[in-house]
This record gives sequence, C-alpha cells and structure tokens, in this order.
Amino acid sequence: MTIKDIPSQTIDRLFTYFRALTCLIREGTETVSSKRLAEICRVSAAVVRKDFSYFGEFGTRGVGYNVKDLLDNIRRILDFDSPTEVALVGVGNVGRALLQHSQFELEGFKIALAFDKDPRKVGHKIGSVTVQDTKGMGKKIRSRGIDLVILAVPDSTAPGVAKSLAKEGLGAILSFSPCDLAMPDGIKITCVDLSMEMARLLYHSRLQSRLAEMRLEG
Amino acid sequence: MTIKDIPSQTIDRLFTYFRALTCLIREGTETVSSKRLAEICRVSAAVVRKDFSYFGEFGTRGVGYNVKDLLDNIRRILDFDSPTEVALVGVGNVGRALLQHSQFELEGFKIALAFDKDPRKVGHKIGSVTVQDTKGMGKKIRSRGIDLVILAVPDSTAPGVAKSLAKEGLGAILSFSPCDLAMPDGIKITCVDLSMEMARLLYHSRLQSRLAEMRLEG
DNA sequence: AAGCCCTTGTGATCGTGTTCACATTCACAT
DNA sequence: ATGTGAATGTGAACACGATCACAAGGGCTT
Repeated sequence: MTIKDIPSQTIDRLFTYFRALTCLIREGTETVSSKRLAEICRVSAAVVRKDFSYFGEFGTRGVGYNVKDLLDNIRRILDFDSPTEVALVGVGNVGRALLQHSQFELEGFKIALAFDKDPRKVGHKIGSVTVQDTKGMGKKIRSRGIDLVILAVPDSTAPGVAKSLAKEGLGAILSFSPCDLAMPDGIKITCVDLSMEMARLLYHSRLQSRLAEMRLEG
Repeated sequence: MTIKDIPSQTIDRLFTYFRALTCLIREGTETVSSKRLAEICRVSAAVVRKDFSYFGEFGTRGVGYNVKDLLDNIRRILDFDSPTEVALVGVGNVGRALLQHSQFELEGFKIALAFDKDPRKVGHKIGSVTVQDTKGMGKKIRSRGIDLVILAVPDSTAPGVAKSLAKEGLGAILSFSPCDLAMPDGIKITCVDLSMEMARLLYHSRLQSRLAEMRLEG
C-alpha cells in the first residue's frame, strides 16, 4: 500500500474532514460517528469509513472516532505542520481584507509578506505586515522559505505575475483572478472564482427545485 | 438522453469552460481547439470533446470551436441568464471587499441587498448598496426574488443565520464560514474555505516536489 | 477538384472509486 | 460473565466516468 494506491479523492476529502473536526473540537465534541461526520461533510458514511481505512483503524466499534485523536492522525497523514507562512501579492480590496482577516492565524496560516506595485501603498502597515514593492519579490519570498503565494492583483496583470513567480521556482499559487489559464508544470495553481461558484450553486439549486416540482406533479 | 444521463462532473466542468471562454473572448480569441481549452481548464482534450458531445456538435472538424458560439451554447445549456441578483449578509472585512468588488457585475452578478446586525453599519452606503438591519431580511430577500445569499458573518453566528435562511425557503448559500455543517435538504450550500484550499495546494505541491526528487535520485 | 492536414465526435474499453452488506468488536448494563 | 446494541472495518460487486483510438468531415492549397 503506497501513496499511489490511495484514491486522490480520498486525500482531498481528508482536508474536509480536518476542517470539520476542528469545528467539532471548538464546540467541545469529543466523539463523532462516521454518520455524523458524513453529514457535516456532505458525503456518505461508507465513504468516511473507507477513507480512514486506507490509513489504519482510528475508530472504536460501537462508539465512533475520538475527535482529537482522529485530527492528530489526519494531521500526521497530511504532514500539516502549522503555522505556515505565505505571501500576498496585490493589496487591493481583496488583499486588504485578507490581511485584516485575523482568522488565518487560528487556522495555521500567516501572511508574512505583502507586495504591491502601487507606490502609494508601499510602506503602509496593514494588520501586522508592511507592504513592500513588487520589485525583487520572488527572491524575498523564496529566501524566507515560502512556498505559497496568494495572488490578488487585477485580472489583467495576473498571468504575468503568475508566470514570473513560476520561474522563481515557487510551489503553489492561490489566485483570485479567474483568467490565469495555463501554467508550466511544476507549479500548482488554484483559482478562487466566486462568480463561478455562485453560478454552480444556482444551477444545482434550481435543478433541485425543478425535480421536486416534478415529483409533486406526477 | 435526459439530464440524468449526463455525468454530474460534466455539468460542473461546463462552468469552468464557461469561465475560460469569457476570458478568451476578452482577449479577442475567436477560435479554440479542444486541446487548448483543455490546457486552460487543466483537463484532457478528450474530456473536453466528450463533455460537449453530450449536448450536440458545436465544433468544426479540422478547425475547433468558435468561442462565441460555444459560449452561447453553454449559456443556453446551463440556463444562465445574467444579470442575477444576490444578497449579502454580514458586512465585515470580507463583506465590504465583496461590495467594492465591482467585477461581479461584469460576471453577471449583482449584490442587490446587504444586511448587518451592527447598528453602526446599518444605513451606510457601500458601493451602490445601503446596508440594512438583519431584522426581517428573509422576507426582503424572498420578495425581491433572490435565491442566493452570500454569508460573510462571524463563524459563530453563521450556523444560526444559515438555518433561519433555510427556513425562509432560500435556495442556496455561499458561505465564508467553514464551520457551517449540516443543512436541511432543499438548500444548497458551498463553503469558500481559503485555509483549506491553501492546505490542499501545499500538500499537492510538496508531493509533486518529492516525486520529482525521487525520479532524479533513482 | 483532388488531396492533404487538422481536429472533431464517439463507440468500446479500461480503470478507479463508491456502494453494499455483514462480520467484527467494543462498551455497557444486568 | 454474558447478552445487547451500536458503529466500525472491509472484501466483493457495481457503477460511473475517463481514456483510447480511429473514422468522419471541414478547410486550404495547389
């Protein structure tokens, strides 16, 4: 059983479980069943159990899973050693909101560097971080050992910045510009695209209503 | 061939194609091949062609797809009639950034109503919207024909607000609170969880580096 | 108008992940 | 101790979606 034998979707779901378990801890829950965890994560209970079974036996039959232990196990599997430093490029509306969003730190991330090319923003301190000029940012990011950049620049400049970061050997980008398009191999990129998510949601919601109506009518 | 025979993942990808095509239009591209579109959306070319084949023949052999026509077809399939009005609940850092994020309108969405329970925020106009008190918001939202709410309240109050909105018969929620947990049937919910996305990205990025190293070593 | 090149569209095949169903095992009460 | 109820862990069966490979067909050049 190597890492390659484990469904990639199982790995992805581990992050969802991780998140759900932190919430359960916060509300003081000590034990959780696969059924309950499945509800929270919107998957089936069998999926939950099978996912964990790839890595060991974490539960107690007849009882469920100890929330804290399970969380520790997942943290170990994912090798998730918080706190992790990240950099922010682009201090517009979105970037500023992220800098002020103190909750990241609770969740194991810290924006350690912030960059903008607008001279009026450079030098300003937002939250606990001082905005720097984008010149030489690749080097600053790498020398601090940061692997991940949050990209919150205008859509038009995003592809250029992303490519230059890729050249510097950065590992991953979380972008708020939906139009980034193709990236070279070796760098992972995820786009947060709220409009697209809203469109998906609306589609599924309307489909569900329509199906419900049909069931009523005949 | 009914809607039920079409893979749900095909439907989800249509939104990704939609987004990519709008970008291509903006940069003036008139024709796109399945190969190029696949690159942009990070899927395989065969997947792209098969996805479209469920709905008709949209391309020209030897040439590719006309970007504008394809976009129109997808819009028709998804029944995506912009502009769509949505409501915002919670005008903190995130909510304010969203209100100022004028790009939504370009993308077919408009925040038509905004609510906060903090009396100091009520009455203020941000962007083109005046913040209202949360009292009676369910009714105001429904009477305007809005199906989707963006939930940007503190994590602790999110579950309560979500449940009360569900009771009002709302169709969908896009939440920024990761801890929402289970919802009754009949309402769709999606959580935007940046920390989780970052954790996923880092995992995959590091895995990729490790695999690359192994390949070099032996 | 004929031939070539290019890309689509698609049935057949393959692989992967999910579901099913139940044996297993634990906690607890009596 | 022993029985009961409850939830886990898991092999086998199943279903679904992705890939493959190629025939079909449009455009362009000569």
